Amino acid sequence: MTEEIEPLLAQPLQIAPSWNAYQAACPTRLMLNRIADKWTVLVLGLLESETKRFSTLQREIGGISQKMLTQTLRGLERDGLIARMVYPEVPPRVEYTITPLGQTLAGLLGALRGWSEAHMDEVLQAQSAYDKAEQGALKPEAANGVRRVRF
Amino acid sequence: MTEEIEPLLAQPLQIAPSWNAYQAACPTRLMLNRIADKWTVLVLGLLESETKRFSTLQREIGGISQKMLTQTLRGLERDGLIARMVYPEVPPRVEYTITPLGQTLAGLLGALRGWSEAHMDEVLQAQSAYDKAEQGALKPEAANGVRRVRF
DNA sequence: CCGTATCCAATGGGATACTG
DNA sequence: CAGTATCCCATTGGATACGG
Repeated sequence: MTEEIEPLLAQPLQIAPSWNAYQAACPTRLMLNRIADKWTVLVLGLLESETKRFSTLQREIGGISQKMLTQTLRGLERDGLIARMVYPEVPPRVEYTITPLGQTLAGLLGALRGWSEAHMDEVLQAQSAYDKAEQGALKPEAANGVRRVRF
Repeated sequence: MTEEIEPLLAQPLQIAPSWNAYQAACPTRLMLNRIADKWTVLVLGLLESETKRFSTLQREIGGISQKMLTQTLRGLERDGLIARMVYPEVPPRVEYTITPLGQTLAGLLGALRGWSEAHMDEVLQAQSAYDKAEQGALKPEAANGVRRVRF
């Protein structure tokens, strides 16, 4: 748990080594680091419409392990984006609900989903074009001037 | 010399095994997996306002390695979100520009930045509240009820 | 049913050295 | 200046087994 951080105490308030203040203080970076894992956005999206229990989430997502679902839910709960309710029954029942704060974020992520669906074909097309150009680059023919300028 | 081929960016959207069709076909998942790394969003944000060259980006970001900046720029270029221009000068000059497609995405990410800045304090507050409750759970004092039952 | 604990493979990403 | 090529470690996340 408590590692050796003694040597760091001698230093004058450096947040992260070799990082400037801009990044460390940037809330966007912090939030992105929280959202940008494999399952968080998906779970939040599923809870946006209605309250669900653990097993339901696991079934609807499909392919997530118990460990990761628990971990993801804990993270969202810690950030105040969802709420966890335990009903002392037998067998136990646990429900997860999105909070008002979580709703506002889910709305934004919905917009991102809309963008993805609207522009996915363009991205895929750009990818195949890029890969095709890479293939051609292996054959040094007209490698002059400004290469691969594409809009 | 290169024993193992580097399939890094050259792969055409591979689908992970043991995933159901819902996830694999979901464009949002695909885009999130592309955006959700350590530097992509930051780089796109810096290029939103103006064209910049490699060294400028590295300096302004601060803390990113050459390898990761190159990798990030390649990924964005492959997706058609930025364009790369090489000017055959001595010393060589390379500039990166955001594309119209990239602009639309950058706008959304700007909204996400706005959310982060607006709600960061709420999230931090929720976190400390959660952590505080965790501490209390170590001392089992009745605390029975519907909420937060830790074992 | 809802977790927690442990092990382990895959990936991400930094440091460094070298090239055109 | 703008990369490429290696090495290597820290983190992520899946599989499995166990517990309230």
